[in-house]
Amino acid sequence: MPPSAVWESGEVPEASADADALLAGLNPQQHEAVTHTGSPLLVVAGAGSGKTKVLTHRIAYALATGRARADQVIAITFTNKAAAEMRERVRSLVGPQANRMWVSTFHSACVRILRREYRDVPIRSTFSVYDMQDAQRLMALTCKRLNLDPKQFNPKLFSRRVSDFKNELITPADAAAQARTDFEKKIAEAYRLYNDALQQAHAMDFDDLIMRTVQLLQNNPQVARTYRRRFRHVLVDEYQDTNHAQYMLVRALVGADDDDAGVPPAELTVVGDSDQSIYAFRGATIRNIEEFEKDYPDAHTVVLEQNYRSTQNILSAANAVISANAGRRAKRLWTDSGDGAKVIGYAADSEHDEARFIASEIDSLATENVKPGDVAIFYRTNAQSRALEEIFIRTGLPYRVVGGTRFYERKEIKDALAYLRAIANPDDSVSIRRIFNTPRRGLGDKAEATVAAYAHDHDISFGAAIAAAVDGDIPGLAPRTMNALRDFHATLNEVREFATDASPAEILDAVLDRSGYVATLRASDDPQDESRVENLAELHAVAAEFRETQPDGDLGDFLERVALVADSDSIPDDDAGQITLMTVHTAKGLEFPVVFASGMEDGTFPHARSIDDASQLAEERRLAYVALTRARERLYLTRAAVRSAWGMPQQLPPSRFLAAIPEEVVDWRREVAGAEAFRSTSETSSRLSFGSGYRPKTSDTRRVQRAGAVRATEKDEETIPSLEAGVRVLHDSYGLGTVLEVTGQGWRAVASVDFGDGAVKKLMLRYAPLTKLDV
DNA sequence: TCTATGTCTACTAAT
DNA sequence: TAGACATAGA
Repeated sequence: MPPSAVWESGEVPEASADADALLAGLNPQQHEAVTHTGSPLLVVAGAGSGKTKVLTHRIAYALATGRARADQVIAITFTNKAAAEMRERVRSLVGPQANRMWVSTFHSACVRILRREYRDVPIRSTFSVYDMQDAQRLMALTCKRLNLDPKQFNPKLFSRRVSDFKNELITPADAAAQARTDFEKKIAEAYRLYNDALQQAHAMDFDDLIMRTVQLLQNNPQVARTYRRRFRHVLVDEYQDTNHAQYMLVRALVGADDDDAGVPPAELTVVGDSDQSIYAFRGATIRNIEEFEKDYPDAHTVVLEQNYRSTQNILSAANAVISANAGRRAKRLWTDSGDGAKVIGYAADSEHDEARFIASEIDSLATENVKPGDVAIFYRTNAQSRALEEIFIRTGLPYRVVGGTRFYERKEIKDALAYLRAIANPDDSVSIRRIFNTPRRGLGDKAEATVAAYAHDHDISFGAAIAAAVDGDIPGLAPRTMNALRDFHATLNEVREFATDASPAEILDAVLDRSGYVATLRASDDPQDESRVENLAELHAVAAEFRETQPDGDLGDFLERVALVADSDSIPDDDAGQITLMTVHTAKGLEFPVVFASGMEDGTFPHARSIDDASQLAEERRLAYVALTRARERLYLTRAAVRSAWGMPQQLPPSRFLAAIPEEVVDWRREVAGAEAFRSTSETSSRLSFGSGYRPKTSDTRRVQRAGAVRATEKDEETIPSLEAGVRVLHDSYGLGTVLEVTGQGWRAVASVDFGDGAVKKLMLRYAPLTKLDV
């Protein structure tokens, strides 16, 4: 807030008084970034260098100096959380006028534009947004229609390839034209049909949101001009994570490729750090930030290297890890806040041992006034959270997992949202087919296939085909099926009518009630269904809260909101008092006083699937860099010598990233795991310590993994009864029987047993409640 | 058509 | 290990 003194002069225009205050406390580079005007600006912002401060102050400064009006500003981020934080911080600088800016994610900005310009897209304004699961479901249906063998042509792979196409702005026609192999041709064909199906359902997948906005702006000059006139200041956060489609979207918004003299290019600011680019797998390309000066020839670049977050020891470790990446723009973080504590290392025997160490360490940190809310634990893959959760439950430490099985991916939530989408968009085939027989209403595979075939033959949506069926236009449906269809159809229509003047929460109640969804769950004796009801109550709370924050928000707005929420959006604010567990990807952009980077093994981090490829390995290294630079005061690096995946224990060598860190910044509590020390008496002992030049090679990793793969369930074998043909047995529910045949041995043994009345059962002896009768 | 049971396969990362 | 899918029997 500006000091009150500046108001007293009376002479000074209000704006410039504010402006000066905004520059106070900035370092020279930050000052330069905030005050630069005219040409496109690239801010290369190292981790913790005050990036958000620069962005928010730059916006506020432009407003304060009268160079911009709030409604001329669009600031784009990748997560809603980042957007919310930015809006909040700008608001604290400039007051309520901040509400007139667009501060949002790429995806929600696009939805907003598409819903507004739906006539030119063209699409229904209440179009549905499909998440990855929905998209894969639709692709699976498409592949089925093409009669593709799912083993040879994997729908998931197809879905991924289509996503890649869209991120590159490649249309189905382009894809068909450039297809060489049969496989590529099949993909191109599936892509075309998949897109047709989306269009018919009035739906878009995540990638469409960007691609179709770009197409909208490119193909409709008058629409493009509207937005260019409006957005005179375009700011993009995390620019290193943009893919080609997003890059083109920014260009289109700025007007960089437009000769239209009526609207000069907008003022563009991008902020990013190529060392933190970790989304190549979804099409992001570092090229965009590295070539910014070529893309925008008169661009100005500012580099922020002073770090205000971490201690020097932490930065030294992070710098050492990232410096192994070839061809990066030289950049070295530094701080003037002192060395701080050393990085602490620990080599555990297993993932359970690792979890134990982490828990006990957090426990003892409490004596130094470190609270659980100050601590975060990172891992490479979601599955790693389990061992940690187990120990926290056992020790009673409060924790919270961010991501993983996400709220909006739960079955019951997806079902409920499918109902809502079916209400809002009667042509949404994926959603309607999802709930067609949920809860069970006697509409099985056959009914679905008949309706779907009719829809296909008449080129109408699945929803329209249901209406046709109810009108008696589809022959060959049993009376019982017709009744079920009529009821289903009536349910949707009734709720649709109700929905015209009801809030999202009320509509949700109505549809869950009228469809019998909640009643079915309540009647179930599956204990899981109890928590499902609770989750639906939670969804209701979300809908009710939505109405509070957005009194005019209709069902479409609500669906838009929930379609685009991200994992990171649910991160608790500051001191929720819980330990935070999440993947490194989710951790980007956050910071914590104490950080545990766990699973530092070759094969886990870097991930086994990235180890053989130089560019993927480089991305893993950037990911490690992100992990390390989240820590403010204390950083722990832990690894497990043995880790189980799919119930199979594997031995894993230390991560190569550990070897890169200078010895003098690490304090090893335990450098060699117990099992390794034992092993090293019979093998070369120096191999397992790092700092001694050991770098695990891929072939080593593989061999060790194979050797460590041992089945873990053999103790059951002794309790399996030994049977042979002719033996009499007693089964808990089938009663008395005679063994006809036994196949397989021990653990895999299966017996065919005749229980009389011609009832021959095949029973897994491992599980069957079977007693051998003597005599 | 539904349900239970057994079998198969998958764990990168996520807007 | 677990969830997704196939199959058989009711």
